[in-house]
Amino acid sequence: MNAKLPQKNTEDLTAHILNIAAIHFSEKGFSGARVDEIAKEAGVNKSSMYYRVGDKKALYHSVIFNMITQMVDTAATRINHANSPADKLKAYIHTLADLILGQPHFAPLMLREIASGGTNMSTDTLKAMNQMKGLAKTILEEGHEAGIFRESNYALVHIIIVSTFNLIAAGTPIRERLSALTDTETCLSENPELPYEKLVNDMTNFVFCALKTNK
Amino acid sequence: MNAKLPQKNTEDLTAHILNIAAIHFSEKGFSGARVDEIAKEAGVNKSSMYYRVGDKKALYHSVIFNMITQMVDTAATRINHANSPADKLKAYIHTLADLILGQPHFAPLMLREIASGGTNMSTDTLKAMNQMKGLAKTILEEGHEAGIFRESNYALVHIIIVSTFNLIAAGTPIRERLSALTDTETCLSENPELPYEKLVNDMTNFVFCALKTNK
Amino acid sequence: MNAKLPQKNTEDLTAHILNIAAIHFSEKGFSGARVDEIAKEAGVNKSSMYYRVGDKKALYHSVIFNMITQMVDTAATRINHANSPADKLKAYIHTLADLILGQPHFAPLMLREIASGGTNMSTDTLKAMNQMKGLAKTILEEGHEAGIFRESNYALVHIIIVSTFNLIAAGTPIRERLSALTDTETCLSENPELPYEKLVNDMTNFVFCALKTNK
Amino acid sequence: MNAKLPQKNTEDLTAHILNIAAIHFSEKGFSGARVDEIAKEAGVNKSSMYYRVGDKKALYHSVIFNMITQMVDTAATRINHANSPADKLKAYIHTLADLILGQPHFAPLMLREIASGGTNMSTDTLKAMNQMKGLAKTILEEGHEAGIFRESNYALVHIIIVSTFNLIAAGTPIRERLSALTDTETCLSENPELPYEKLVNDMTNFVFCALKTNK
DNA sequence: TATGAATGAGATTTCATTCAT
DNA sequence: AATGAATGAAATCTCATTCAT
Repeated sequence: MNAKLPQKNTEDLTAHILNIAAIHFSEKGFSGARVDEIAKEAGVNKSSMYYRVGDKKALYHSVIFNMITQMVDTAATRINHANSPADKLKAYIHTLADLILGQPHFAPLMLREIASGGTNMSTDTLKAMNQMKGLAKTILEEGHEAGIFRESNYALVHIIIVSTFNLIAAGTPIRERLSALTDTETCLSENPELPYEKLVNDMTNFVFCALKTNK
Repeated sequence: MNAKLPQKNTEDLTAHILNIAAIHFSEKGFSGARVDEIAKEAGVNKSSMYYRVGDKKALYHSVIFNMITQMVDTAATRINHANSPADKLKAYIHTLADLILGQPHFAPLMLREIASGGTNMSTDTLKAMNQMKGLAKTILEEGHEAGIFRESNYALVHIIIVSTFNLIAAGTPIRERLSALTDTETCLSENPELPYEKLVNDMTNFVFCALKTNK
Repeated sequence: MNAKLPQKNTEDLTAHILNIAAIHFSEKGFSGARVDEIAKEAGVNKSSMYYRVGDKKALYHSVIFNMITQMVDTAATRINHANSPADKLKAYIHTLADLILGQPHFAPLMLREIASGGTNMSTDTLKAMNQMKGLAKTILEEGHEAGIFRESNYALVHIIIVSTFNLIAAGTPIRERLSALTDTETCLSENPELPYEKLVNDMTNFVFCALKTNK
Repeated sequence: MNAKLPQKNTEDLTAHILNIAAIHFSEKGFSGARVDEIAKEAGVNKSSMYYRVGDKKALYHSVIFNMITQMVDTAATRINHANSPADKLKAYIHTLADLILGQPHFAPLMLREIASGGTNMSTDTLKAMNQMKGLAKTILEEGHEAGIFRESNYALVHIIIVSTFNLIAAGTPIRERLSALTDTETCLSENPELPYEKLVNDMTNFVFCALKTNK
């Protein structure tokens, strides 16, 4: 029943542990997660886990740090491949959608961490998070200078995008419970076959409509 | 040193306990909150608390239920006082802003609850939550029929508004840490004197721009 | 097998726990003692022990504090009942002998605590300890003024008496092992029937000889 | 950052480890000391330490044994260089003072070991310890026969000297804390410049006064 | 010999809940 | 209704020792 554990080299095993830990912290929060269970499911002796990653707090820190830095790195890379401000904004939205909606335990982890005031984020992690906002600022300012976007509160736009994807991602189980309760569709896209693409398109469309200049 | 506790009637004391509990659950989550601490800070004997509100889960349920139903009730009332779809949408946005940004522990509680998949929400609570989305649907559909709003994914618009205000509200401590770290302003509004009004205006503006018809 | 535990009132039970704890700390030191074992032998649930006295450190602090203050109180009372400096010095020596030799776990506790630099002594405890030295000072100075004792380093005299009784008391098991090994007597008194009285007499005699004026 | 470790030959490295271990056992006792820390501070791999000196108990045994035998050897040698019983007693006292007061971790180790009933002393170590008492016996008996010393309980005299120096040595941190608390001098010698010499002189004087014959 | 990694057994502490009055 | 005391079950963490190379 244990997830297959790679024993080849040290880094792989540690990464494996962190992945399992991410799932547990995501599902139950820091206090709700159990060190015992994480170790068991990772197929690792509990003491070995302490040997490798330290105590519960250290485990959590590592999970959060990895998550944020991976996200920022991926986003920056993908945005840099786009040329026009419009394409960059699209890349920005699509990348966030991919990362947040594509990794099921990302959003809960993030929401919980924000809910506790970032208590467990190191300064480094915080700065990395802030780089995402920096990316949004650059894109919107360039677009404004090019006459494509109207002037806007870039921080607000950033939060709108990030928060929406996070709540959609984390909200899946709640929506499922709701749709089981009611006759009317409660889903975000009317076509259950293509929820993801339609959703991202709707979101992109919404943002572009809001930002386009009045000509 | 305890918050003054009203002992006159039973309801007041129970409400007092629930308020204290809300703060603790908001700050530390369900597993992180401590029954001992809640009782102590509420100035109530722990056993008495069990006698009144039941165990930890019951306490949490009550907190969540009260919060959601209060929100829905307030929102419905205020929206019904508006006449045109545009005014109703404004009322919708402003009410959510008031409720979410005005009650400091609302947003963390909500985010945590969503993060854990609504595990602790009763069906009643869920249905109440869903009524908020129903309000949005009605407003947007009426506006569309009246030719004021373009056709839109109402569930998405609802989530955009709710999630944004929640993340802004819960994100305050993180933004404060960030602004202590960096020179450049990281706040959502550039004028620190009027953060709230400007923010809600920007948000309202953003949504209306996104929804207005192309004429 | 458990020591009879008085359940009458709260203070008695706490005192009972502290007595058992004193034995364990005395025999095995702070790190060597086991909270489990103390609770078990005291016939008390481990959690109850935490409820009453706090964690291991708090337990230890209480033990040490009680021990020292009891000793100082008893000694002061008994010395005050004597009149002449000579009688007071005798009372001083006999009281210390009674307390240190009469309570088997006193000396090991004291020696370990001194060995670790008084790390676990509160300022109050330290001051209480110092009062014992103050008693010695007063006695020797009065005796010197009365022409009975020669001038002396009172702090040294104090340490000589205290340390000797402590090492004798704590050294019992070692002497027993030695006497089992060798033919020659290794005991402190040659008459095994009266070890205690002879010992205290010898000690008193030794000190008085050392202090008497050269006439 | 580690203490320089001599890797030239095996004996040096083992001695180095034992020195570090002595400090740790002295400061924290057997149970309080940590094998990990000893190895780390000695700059030696933990497994290597096991290979060289065995487990924690073996480590401790070696430390204690070395310490006792060194003390006895040194004392015996120095006493044998003196001629008259008076000089021998002086040599006895001065040697013990040198050894006990001169090696900061000697006294705590010894006190702890006595406190735990010599549990960790091998028979060899015990016998070595006992030789010290034998030296005292010889000196005092010779002096008595020569009419210089009055008849005395030699074992008591031995313990007085040994215990006093040990408590003075181990008590330094406590006296420092006390002197920081009080205005009045709490030191053993009134002149802080010469604490050691005055102390040993006072002690020697005290013992000689106590032992001298009444003529 | 030397070493990084691993681990079992056990230690301390926590905490929601219940008991007895 | 109210409360101080009690507690079982479990959670986190530690540490001497050994394994594998």
